[in-house]
Amino acid sequence: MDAPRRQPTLDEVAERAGVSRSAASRVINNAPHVSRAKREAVRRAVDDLGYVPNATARALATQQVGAVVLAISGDDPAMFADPFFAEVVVGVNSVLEETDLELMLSLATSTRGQARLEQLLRTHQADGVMLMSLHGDDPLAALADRASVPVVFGGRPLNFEPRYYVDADNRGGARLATEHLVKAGRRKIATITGRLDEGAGMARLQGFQDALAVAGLDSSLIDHGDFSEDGGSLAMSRLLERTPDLDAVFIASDQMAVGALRTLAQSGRSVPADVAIVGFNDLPSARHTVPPLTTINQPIHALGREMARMLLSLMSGDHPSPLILPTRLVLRDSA
Amino acid sequence: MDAPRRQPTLDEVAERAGVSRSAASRVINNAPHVSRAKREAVRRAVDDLGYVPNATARALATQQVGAVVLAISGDDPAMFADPFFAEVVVGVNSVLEETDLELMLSLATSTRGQARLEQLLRTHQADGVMLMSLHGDDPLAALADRASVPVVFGGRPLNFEPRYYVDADNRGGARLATEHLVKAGRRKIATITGRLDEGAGMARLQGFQDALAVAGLDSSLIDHGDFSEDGGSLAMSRLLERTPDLDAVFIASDQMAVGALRTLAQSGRSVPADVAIVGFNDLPSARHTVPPLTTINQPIHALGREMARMLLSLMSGDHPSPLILPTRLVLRDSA
DNA sequence: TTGAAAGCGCTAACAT
DNA sequence: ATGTTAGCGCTTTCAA
Repeated sequence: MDAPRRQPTLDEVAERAGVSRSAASRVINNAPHVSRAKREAVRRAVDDLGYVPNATARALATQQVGAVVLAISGDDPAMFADPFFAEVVVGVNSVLEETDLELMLSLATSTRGQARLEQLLRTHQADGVMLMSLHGDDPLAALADRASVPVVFGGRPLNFEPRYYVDADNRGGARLATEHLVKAGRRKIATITGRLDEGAGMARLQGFQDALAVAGLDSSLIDHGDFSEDGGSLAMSRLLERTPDLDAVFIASDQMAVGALRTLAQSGRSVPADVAIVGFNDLPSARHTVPPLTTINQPIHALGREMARMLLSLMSGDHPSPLILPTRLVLRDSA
Repeated sequence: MDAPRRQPTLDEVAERAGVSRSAASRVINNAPHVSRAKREAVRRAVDDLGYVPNATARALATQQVGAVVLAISGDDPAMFADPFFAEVVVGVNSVLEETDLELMLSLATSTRGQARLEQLLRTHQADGVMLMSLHGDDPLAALADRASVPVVFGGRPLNFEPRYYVDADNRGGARLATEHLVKAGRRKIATITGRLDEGAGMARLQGFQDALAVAGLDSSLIDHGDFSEDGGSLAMSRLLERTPDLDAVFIASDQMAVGALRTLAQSGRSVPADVAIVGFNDLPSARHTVPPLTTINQPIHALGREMARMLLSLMSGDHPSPLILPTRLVLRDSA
């Protein structure tokens, strides 16, 4: 917007340095077969002219875009506000930072967004894709899995096992949480689930049922939230109405647990004396609820990091194995 | 990864349709000067072949990348975990979605990240940049403001007035908050500031001082947080130690307010009876603290949206005016 | 309305 | 070690 002066081109650098364009190109990509003298001449010319390679031209010539995309599928743009994603992004960024790849973000939450993502998948606008939080049995899953660019899934969609994915051990974590409740002597254990059209939501419900089946306890005390705070609060009310004497709840996300805690307090019940609570995610805020929340830690940052690593590996021609990241129980005061 | 079949090129489409490449190109960009017959022939060929234009080639020819970047500067990658940014992203996305522009995310939080952002600014790897949360007097500010691609600032950095920015009325909001405290009859009013090396942090402190100066009250009860929950908690402790009889605190972010509320409860003080609290940001969680937090609402989604709009306007050759978005007091129970 | 041809700026295979 | 040459796939004058 200031000086409308064009960026210098490689040819200009070559001319200035008194060498051929290919020599200049070699120097810039530090390829071999260039004499010391020319090498330095080119370097000087680059500095003098302030030359920077044109990324687009390079991309066209090499057939490599130099960018990967993190796509969040879903039906609600606001979903991205979940702190979960922010941490995934930070994890992804931490490994991309070591490379020359840029990160594109695709919030495929509207019809238009979905269409753009599909197109992106087909047009090689990026060298690789990380795809998260597919809902229902989104046709995108199959499409992505056989796209012409490498795709890594974050979490497993329902009814579909992608070739390359990294997921947290949601089922194991839920089981851990529920077992803890059982061991503590609780007998009327309920659960508030997340969205059951998501792999994670369903897996956590299954883990809950696994544990109760083993313990020989009733596992039909179920209500549904949507991972949000208000959803948790509402679900807790319904549960309390149906089963006033429940003595524990496994809640599939910390946000919902915060809501449930609120409802429990309003109903005059004390936690954990009357009702024990275990959440899921171990968000920073879980530390500061009243009482502090016992929850399942899920390595979110690592999830992002490993997705990016797996994508890199795929892009370099390897065939990495799917990864399931461990979850663990974090004991605080609510159970 | 499945069929290694190349995407069809424009030439192939043209051949199939029995027209020249330029005719095909015109059809695809729905340019005029193509007969109805040819137009349809090309359309058919496109469908048959599943042709999709190669974005990179187009970018090279048009000198337009088709992507803009949202850059978050700073010294800590984890900073992005602030829910604030997620909402900005959603706002930005909402307007980009209507265009054909992709969004790149640049977390310029390490030295390496900063360097990459600078490079990106110079190499025209994107058609425009939105730059947020510059700390201190980051040299990036001046650099960006005269970069060869359009740049919109989100918030104003310290000591530097960018040409194009959108900001929230932080100073006005802080003043509103403090005035509310004054009107409520409070007389020993303290503040917990955010980072003072950020424009927003400083502006909120000034607003606080503005209000107290007008009211003729002491405005030296100041302690510093870093916008984080723990920072708020610590600052509150120090404040209480120094001035046990303070009767109100304006706190420059809701996260810090949550921490302060905790400290206040531990010290046996009741809110708002003993100490009135006003926060800033109006995060969703402010609704659910105990007591619910009176705070300053800042239109974060709109901030993102307007940044994107301004950038678009700039990219189309206009010279939009800077924008300051209004903030407003949200009354709940803490003051 | 149509098509030929000249780029956009870079890389890479090939010949020297 | 070095330079020549032919692309990468699209847009866009320009002349017909």
